[in-house]
Amino acid sequence: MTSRRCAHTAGALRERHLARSGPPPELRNPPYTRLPNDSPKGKDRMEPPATRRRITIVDVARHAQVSVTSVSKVLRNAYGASPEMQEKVRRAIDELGFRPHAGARGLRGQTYTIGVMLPDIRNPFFPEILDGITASLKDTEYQVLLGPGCNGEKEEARVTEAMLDRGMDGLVLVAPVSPRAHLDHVGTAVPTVVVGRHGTSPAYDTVTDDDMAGAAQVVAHLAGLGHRRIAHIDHHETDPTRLMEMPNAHRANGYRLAMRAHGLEEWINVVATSYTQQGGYEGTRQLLALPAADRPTAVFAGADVVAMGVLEAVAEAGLSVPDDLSVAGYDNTTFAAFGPVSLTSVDQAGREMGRNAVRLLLERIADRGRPSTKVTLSPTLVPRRSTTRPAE
Amino acid sequence: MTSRRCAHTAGALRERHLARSGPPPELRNPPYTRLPNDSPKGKDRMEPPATRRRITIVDVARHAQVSVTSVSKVLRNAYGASPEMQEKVRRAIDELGFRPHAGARGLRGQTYTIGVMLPDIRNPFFPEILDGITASLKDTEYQVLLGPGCNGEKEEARVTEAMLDRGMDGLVLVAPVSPRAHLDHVGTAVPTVVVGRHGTSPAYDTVTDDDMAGAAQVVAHLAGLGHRRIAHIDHHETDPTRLMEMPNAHRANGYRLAMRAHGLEEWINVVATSYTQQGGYEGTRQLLALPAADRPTAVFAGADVVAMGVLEAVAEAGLSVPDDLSVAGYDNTTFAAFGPVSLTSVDQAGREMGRNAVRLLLERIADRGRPSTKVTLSPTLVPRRSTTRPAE
DNA sequence: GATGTCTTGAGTAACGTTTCCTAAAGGGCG
DNA sequence: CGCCCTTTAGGAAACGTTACTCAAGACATC
Repeated sequence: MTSRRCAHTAGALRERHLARSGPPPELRNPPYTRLPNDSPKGKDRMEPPATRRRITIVDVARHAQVSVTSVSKVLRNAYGASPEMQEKVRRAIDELGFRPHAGARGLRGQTYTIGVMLPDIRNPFFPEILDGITASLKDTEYQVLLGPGCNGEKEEARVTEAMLDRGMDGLVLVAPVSPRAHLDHVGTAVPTVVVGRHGTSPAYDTVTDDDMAGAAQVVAHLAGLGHRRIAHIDHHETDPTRLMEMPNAHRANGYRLAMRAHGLEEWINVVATSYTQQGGYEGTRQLLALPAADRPTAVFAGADVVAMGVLEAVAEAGLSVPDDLSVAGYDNTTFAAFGPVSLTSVDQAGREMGRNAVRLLLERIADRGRPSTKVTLSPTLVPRRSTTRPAE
Repeated sequence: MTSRRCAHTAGALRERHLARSGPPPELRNPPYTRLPNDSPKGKDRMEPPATRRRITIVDVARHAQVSVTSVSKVLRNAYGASPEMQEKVRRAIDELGFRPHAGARGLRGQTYTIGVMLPDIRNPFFPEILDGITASLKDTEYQVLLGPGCNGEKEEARVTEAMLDRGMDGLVLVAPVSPRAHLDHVGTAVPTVVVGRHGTSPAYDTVTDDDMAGAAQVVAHLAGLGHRRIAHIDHHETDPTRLMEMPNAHRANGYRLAMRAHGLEEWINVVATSYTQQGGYEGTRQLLALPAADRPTAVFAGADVVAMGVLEAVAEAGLSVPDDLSVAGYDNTTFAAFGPVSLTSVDQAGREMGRNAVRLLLERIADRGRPSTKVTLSPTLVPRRSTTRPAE
């Protein structure tokens, strides 16, 4: 809110500078001057370059001897340009090296920009989704731009607002934590697809994984191996909306339902920490501190990053995986596939999610009035060496 | 090149549609209609929302009963607005929920957008740099937007050009592989900082790590432990410019020099594969295939991702780290810090690199004429359990 | 042969903001 | 008290592109 006001001071300084007619800029920083060494290691300085004016659509029109309108039509592949016209204009574009200015285009039409918000770049699952998105957009005029990692509501709001301000044509929000009202606000302002969050809205389209089914597969796998005391590490959540919509809640529910379905309700044990390595570590410490009769023989971590923490805690306790404890994760990240780790996990088909998100987004950009849609994908269990029969 | 021409067809369709006056859009997709189920799992549809006009600076001016110019001045903290004026305008901005349109601003002044290009989102080192960048920009009006992962020259060119087209105020390019000419082109068009690539240019500023020093620290560490047969896994490179400028080349050189300095030149052994997990895996297979007398007792992988491949190959060969082979990486990623892995690595202080990049960028945005600068940071060795004395 | 319709091209007014310029107040100084 | 300078406010012209509107010619229809 307040940051909106405090514009960068460069502009103010320049204007004041002109008004007071102080020393011209070129005298303040003479070229080839070496400044005192204020960097940790060292500095080298070189002469500055010169910049030149950008080619515009007017230049192209003049060079091709046609009207500006015609150039614009060719640029947009719009109706009403004869083949000869197209040829002439394209030659002029190539000869001048013209590239349309996205900001100016956005003022009237589209910016040909798709904004993607990822909650955490460090989680190796999200690049999969991103790959699906970029691959689907590769042959279009659209360009993908990412928001920087956002951990909280405030950061998310800043990033989404910034994308709206920049006139993006469509947004893909991956696992957003913002309240529904904010998502609706965004979806109303611009075509939006929310990925990895359950719950639907008329304002945006949704792509999710069937998290309940994924959790059920993990429990079935572990129960099939003979485990009974199967614990689950969940992300702690109190907000009622997020409790309904966030994937972790669905995984925990799927775990509970599947445990009952396998007649293991008495062994249901959910530790709520957080979907981080630290959360997995702490959750496991709690589980290992239980009396032997209650201690789980298998842990289903809600995410692979959580499983990393589990493995760390297990190693620290002098135990080994899977002999002393079977461990399963969720997301099938490269970490899970890493040989020495070999973590049983659930593959969410991130690429497929990204592809679907783009498809829905382009559909909605083409027809903003169409009813909103939810696509649900099925996950697949990937068994690896971190799960085996229980010791007893 | 050709993709520049083939605009998305939506505009063309709409224009043709109007010209031919076919059925209006609302009849093509009647609301509440359920389409056939063509998604992998299932679909739900809901009614669409309505969108409303964006608040503009004109609305603010009218509401505050002042001129548009005055509002603009307040927005930019520019000279010539009295305190009362500022107060009036800010109240109007808050009451209306006005946010300036970045694209329109970019047409005359700045877009308040900084573009960051990361070569590979999956490499856990780059988020560190990004954190440094975003942290430094948190209290400014600037917003960071990332290009999606680019693996090659072509992708890089597409992303950088897209950022130029969008009128970004500054660019941070992390470890770009583009030829120098392209970097100069970009740097001439917009303030630019290149991170993690040696070699300087008058057109842009540079922030690098002292890779030679980092490699020397690794060799010194291993030699100090008693190792003599220390091998290095490098990224294969033939392009002469990149051979001079890319960090991997500097690390390899640092390795060679340090080996000589420790009187170990006869054991210099550089395997050139690639800076990927696969590259580390293949390189290690080659090294392990050597006759016992030549086989290294320690491997210095040029990056932590490479070390991941090394560990995988070692485990697959039935050997163990560090008893049979000491392994060191580079970048000090979270993977290296992960307890069960505990990889000796070199910390590049990514946050510090990001911070310096932003500082240089803002300096240059404020004064485009200032001479270009290079900042070099010193890396730190982080010894962990993956390196120990050699067996013999 | 007159009247539409379709096609192609061009002129012009937006879009939302900043920058340049000018005008009107205030205030110190001779 | 008149003059100049400083401060404050506003009008108008950019910025680069697209959407709307219109005109002229080709061609088919009655």
